[in-house]
Amino acid sequence: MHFNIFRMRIKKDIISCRTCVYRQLLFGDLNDIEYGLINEGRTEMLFKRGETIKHEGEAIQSFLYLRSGLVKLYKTDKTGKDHILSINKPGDFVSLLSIFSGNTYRYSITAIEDTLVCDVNLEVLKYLVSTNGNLSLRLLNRMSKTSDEIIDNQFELAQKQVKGRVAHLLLFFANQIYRKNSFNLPLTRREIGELISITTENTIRTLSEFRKDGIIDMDGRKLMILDKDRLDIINKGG
Amino acid sequence: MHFNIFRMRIKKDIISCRTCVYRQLLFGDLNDIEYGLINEGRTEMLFKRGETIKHEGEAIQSFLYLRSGLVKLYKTDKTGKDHILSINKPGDFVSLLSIFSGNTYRYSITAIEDTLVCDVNLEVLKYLVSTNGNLSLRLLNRMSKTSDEIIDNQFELAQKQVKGRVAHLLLFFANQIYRKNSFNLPLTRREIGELISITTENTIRTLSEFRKDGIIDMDGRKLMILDKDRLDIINKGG
DNA sequence: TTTTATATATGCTATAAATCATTTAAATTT
DNA sequence: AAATTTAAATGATTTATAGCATATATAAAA
Repeated sequence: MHFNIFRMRIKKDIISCRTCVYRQLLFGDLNDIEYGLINEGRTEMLFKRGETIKHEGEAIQSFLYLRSGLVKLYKTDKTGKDHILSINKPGDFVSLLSIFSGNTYRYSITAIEDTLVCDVNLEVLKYLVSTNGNLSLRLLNRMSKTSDEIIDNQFELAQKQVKGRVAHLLLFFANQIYRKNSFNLPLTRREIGELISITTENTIRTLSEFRKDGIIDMDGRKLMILDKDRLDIINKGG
Repeated sequence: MHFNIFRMRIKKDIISCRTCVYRQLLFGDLNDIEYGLINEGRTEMLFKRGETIKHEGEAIQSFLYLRSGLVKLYKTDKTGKDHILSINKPGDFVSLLSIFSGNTYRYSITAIEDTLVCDVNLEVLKYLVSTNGNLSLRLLNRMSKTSDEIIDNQFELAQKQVKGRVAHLLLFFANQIYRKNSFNLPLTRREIGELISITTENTIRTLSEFRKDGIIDMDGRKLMILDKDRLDIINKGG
């Protein structure tokens, strides 16, 4: 559970949608009027690592997308334990799975690295969807892929046991997120466990074992993959 | 794994979209031209229990919705084991999670009861989405809810152990699917395991235990819930 | 700086659930 | 109707992993 204090800083209109690198990726081709609508009332918010951007159950008033940083989407169960659904990276539409089905968030969103979020009026998006067919298809595609990723991940994890899951997690960060073999783990050992459904102890134990076996090297959060081939084999269940 | 022979019978235009009970539910208000497009080239297909409607990886050429019956959506892993993602019932848009993200099915679909499926041209749907804003919002809403259901279900299961999962499954059929306490289980013990991620043996053992404890009564596939309160408690982890 | 809390690290133990083995029953197929 | 396959049922055994205990290190707060 996270009871972080909001210390976001609002940076209004530092970059217009017109010059945003994610513009095309997110919305495709929009006309000037449409961009104007998006830009209007738009805010940019900076969150420090550990700060919660949205709490599960909170009313949805805007749609969010990540400009930089990294966040986790997670749900908290009755016993207070968090279950991480996915890690979202720049360009991701972090509220996409919630905004069209209800009026509250179905998961919490917390920054796991310093994160810059764009916050745009939701009614504007809904208006644009209802008048722009290409945007609709684009969003249906994005939502479908977002959902696929979560489902596929669950499917993958269900077939692996502890070592395979940890290997999978390390390869995910190396290949999907950082695109290099050396990086700072953005998650604590506990959070890794919450993401791959194992205990904190087993996460720690397995990482230690990987180090002893010369597969990785670690120094606190700093992690380096030394033998990616073996990690691949372990990931595939070897 | 399922290698069933296709023995579907095609019943063309027995019911028009105009009189279909799911029309409004699925598409909202469409005009005559739009209904005409949907009806054109539409086929209805009947599948017997056990027959596979679509195989994972198969090209998507149409969109499907369930008129009657029950199906399972599932993925097969490298070892040949099936993992059931969800059970779909009449009114469900069984291909929704696949049609907007790629051109092949991301899961297989098999009838677990005799099932009537409507098969409609996909290009027509995409055309309607791109020209009808209400329909777009409606589909975004449906897709979001479909995805939520699968994700929430995984979240629920992750917190339960064997007995809780079996209880959860029985309550799902009683409350969500059949809306009565006595029904024929549409899944084998093995399939139940594939849906709630436990072994066949544990499914059988747990059902036997529930019977011994007077919580349920069974005769093969026929199942009757005798003590729903206890089942609720077990489901909640008691 | 000192205190407090949180994260990392390992060993030991308990246990839930998978695996293996075997039997009976019910469907399919020939 | 006989043969074969698949499903259901239980007992015994193994194993992976959770749970518990405790120590150290690191980070946050007083």
